[in-house]
Amino acid sequence: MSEVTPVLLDEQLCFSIYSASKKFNHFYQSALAPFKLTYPQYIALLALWEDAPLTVHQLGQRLELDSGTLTPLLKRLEKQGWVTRVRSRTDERQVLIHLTAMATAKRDEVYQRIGQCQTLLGMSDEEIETLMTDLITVKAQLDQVSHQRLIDKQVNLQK
Amino acid sequence: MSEVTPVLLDEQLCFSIYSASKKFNHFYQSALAPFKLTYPQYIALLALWEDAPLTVHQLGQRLELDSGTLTPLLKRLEKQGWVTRVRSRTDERQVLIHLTAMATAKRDEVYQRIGQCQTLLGMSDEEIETLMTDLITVKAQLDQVSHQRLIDKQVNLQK
DNA sequence: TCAAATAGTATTGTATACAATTAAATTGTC
DNA sequence: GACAATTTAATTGTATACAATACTATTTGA
Repeated sequence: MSEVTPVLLDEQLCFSIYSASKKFNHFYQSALAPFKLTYPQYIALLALWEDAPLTVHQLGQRLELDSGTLTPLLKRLEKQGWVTRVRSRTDERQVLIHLTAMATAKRDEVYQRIGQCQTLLGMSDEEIETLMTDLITVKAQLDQVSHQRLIDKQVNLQK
Repeated sequence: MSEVTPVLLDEQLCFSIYSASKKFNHFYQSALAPFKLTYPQYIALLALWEDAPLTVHQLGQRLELDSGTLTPLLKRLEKQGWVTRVRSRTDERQVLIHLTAMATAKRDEVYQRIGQCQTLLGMSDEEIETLMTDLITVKAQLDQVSHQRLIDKQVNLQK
């Protein structure tokens, strides 16, 4: 007999993560309001502060976002003075994203702000690390299953 | 001296969650492709399968989404035959979201499909429960801090 | 009772996301 | 060197998200 197990919203890990993600988003959006940065704009800057310049493609790999998302996002960051977009001279296909002097100058101010807000969360380094480790495991599983999908024909995810 | 701690993308809990959320989204979107359901549409149906009819407001509380998101989403679900939107006769302000016969008929098929995909993830109930508990803690912290923000003037999050 | 406040939904505007397509530049192969 | 295949961005179209506003129906208070 194929008894079907009910799927309850509150028992779904995906929903917990989805909901936590949105809350984090708002949290940082508020925290970064003085800089008029959205959360995705902020993580783009984080990646660039670590290692600029980057091509759109490289940034996309780092943030797991494609050009359809990044191109308009970077245009907005450019308009607000954080980055410049220059076509590479050695390979005209790529666009290099450079940080402006303003972005470099404001880096520590943003770092500090984020540091303050993280303190407010009151989570220990161990707690954070444990949670992140678990999330990495989940992500690895999701990647593996998505990859499997391309090979396995029995439980084919894609229509 | 105010030494500023660098903020590294890969050490950010928010980014782990953000990235995991997107991956889950794709995972379910693929899994539900036979039903042509997006992830947010799917969780709306989950809530309704548990307890329909619901007003837009009630559904919004359940999913933590507002009418700006739900109204168009529900119109799409209506267009595809999953729900009906009927203005309440007792209170003309509210719109009741009912499940169609098709939605009721397809419920178990969707439940089953989701069950299969969760099995693919290969996570134990304990693992899932632990992770969800931790996420609930984080969300509670975020809520508390956001609420604090409205009172505390010293580290004011909002500009 | 009726003006003011409140509640519920819809609309508008801005900003992601991402699939699919297009366009341009580069590379590999003969 | 020609040219097909590949790489990289940009564009287009659809679907969230959400703040802010508008609009209507209901409730409340003087």
